[in-house]
Amino acid sequence: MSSKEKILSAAIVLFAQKGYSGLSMRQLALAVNLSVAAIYHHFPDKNTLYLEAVRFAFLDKAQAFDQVWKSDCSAEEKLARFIRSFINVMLEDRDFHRLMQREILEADPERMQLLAQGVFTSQFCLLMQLATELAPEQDAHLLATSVIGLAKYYIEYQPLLKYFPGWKPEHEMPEVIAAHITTLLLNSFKAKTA
Amino acid sequence: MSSKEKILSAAIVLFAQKGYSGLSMRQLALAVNLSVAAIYHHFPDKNTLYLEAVRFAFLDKAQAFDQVWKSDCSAEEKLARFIRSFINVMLEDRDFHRLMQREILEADPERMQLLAQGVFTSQFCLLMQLATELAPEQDAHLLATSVIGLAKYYIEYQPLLKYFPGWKPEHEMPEVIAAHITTLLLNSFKAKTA
DNA sequence: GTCTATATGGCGATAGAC
DNA sequence: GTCTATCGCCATATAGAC
Repeated sequence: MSSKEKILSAAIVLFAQKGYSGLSMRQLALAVNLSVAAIYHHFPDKNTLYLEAVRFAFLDKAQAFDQVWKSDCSAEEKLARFIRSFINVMLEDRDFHRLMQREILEADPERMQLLAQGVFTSQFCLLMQLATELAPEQDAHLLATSVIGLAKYYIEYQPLLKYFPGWKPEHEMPEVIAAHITTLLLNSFKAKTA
Repeated sequence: MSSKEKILSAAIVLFAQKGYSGLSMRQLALAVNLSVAAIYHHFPDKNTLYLEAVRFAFLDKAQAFDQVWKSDCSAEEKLARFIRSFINVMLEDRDFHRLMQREILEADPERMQLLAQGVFTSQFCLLMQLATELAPEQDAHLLATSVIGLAKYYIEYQPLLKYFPGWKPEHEMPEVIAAHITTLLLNSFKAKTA
């Protein structure tokens, strides 16, 4: 693993934890056992380093869903599998999830466009296609957004949800969350097409 | 309006925009036309100022929903009204919404507990009660979470969603979002109880 | 309560040796 | 490619006059 890759990997974790202005080049240098000057040999400035780290983190996240779309099963089953995969990916890689949250919070238009078009568009299209199959008379964009929104909220708000009344440990289990969301959506489609 | 209140109000907006470490005391002082030393007369340090600002922002947000719960109408209608109110509050007060996102991202256990118990618990309980009425055989906590998750995602991810294919301007209209979510949920309940 | 002035230290970034 | 040393600036926070 090259120094540049080591720096990027550490930067992803630390930027995710502390945010852009919360992480100093000195802290990053300490984490990768290099001097600050060595980092500046690989990256022209802190902002460029941050952008490269984000790009690096988002690059091959889409691949995790390929097997879902390629599988030969019913639309209902595909939805169930997509939701399971989505929750698993987000729960397994918390650093990625936090970095994404930070990017959304920043909401820089140029970076949003890059993120959408470069990384997630193909996944979103496939999900819209699936939504159209399951509920043809509804707005596919709204529906695809709902699927992701349902799944994401459980992950994003886990730290808060556990302090609400009625919380149970199983509410943090991926299978339980996925099953609940899938049932909710499929029930809704059933009623609509009936 | 006292100086202290002026500082807190400005701090909410600026912390929401730039984050804790992204906002300097100098910038805040400039924004409220005071010296840095004057701010330190009212607050012992930056961290305390931040915590007080967050508390100040969250204080009376719950009141916006009182009329929803007090209204004398069907459970279905109550759900529709809650979703409308929720989306409206979040869209109207973007600073509040961003500050909340930042707090969740931070995910400090102690502050999560304070946030949950001190501010949102009563709302969450009322929503769980409503969920139980609408779908008695389902987990109320999971269902209440789903309602908020659906609504929140549309707001939080608006900056990203507009760059996905299939997006239409109406997807940013509160009534359209609320109608879509309400229909989705009520359809799901219908199927379940059938 | 508010100011000016200042202490102290960490910040991003660079120079130049090896 | 990595280091030590350093520049200039801005950060949080404080002292003391008004």
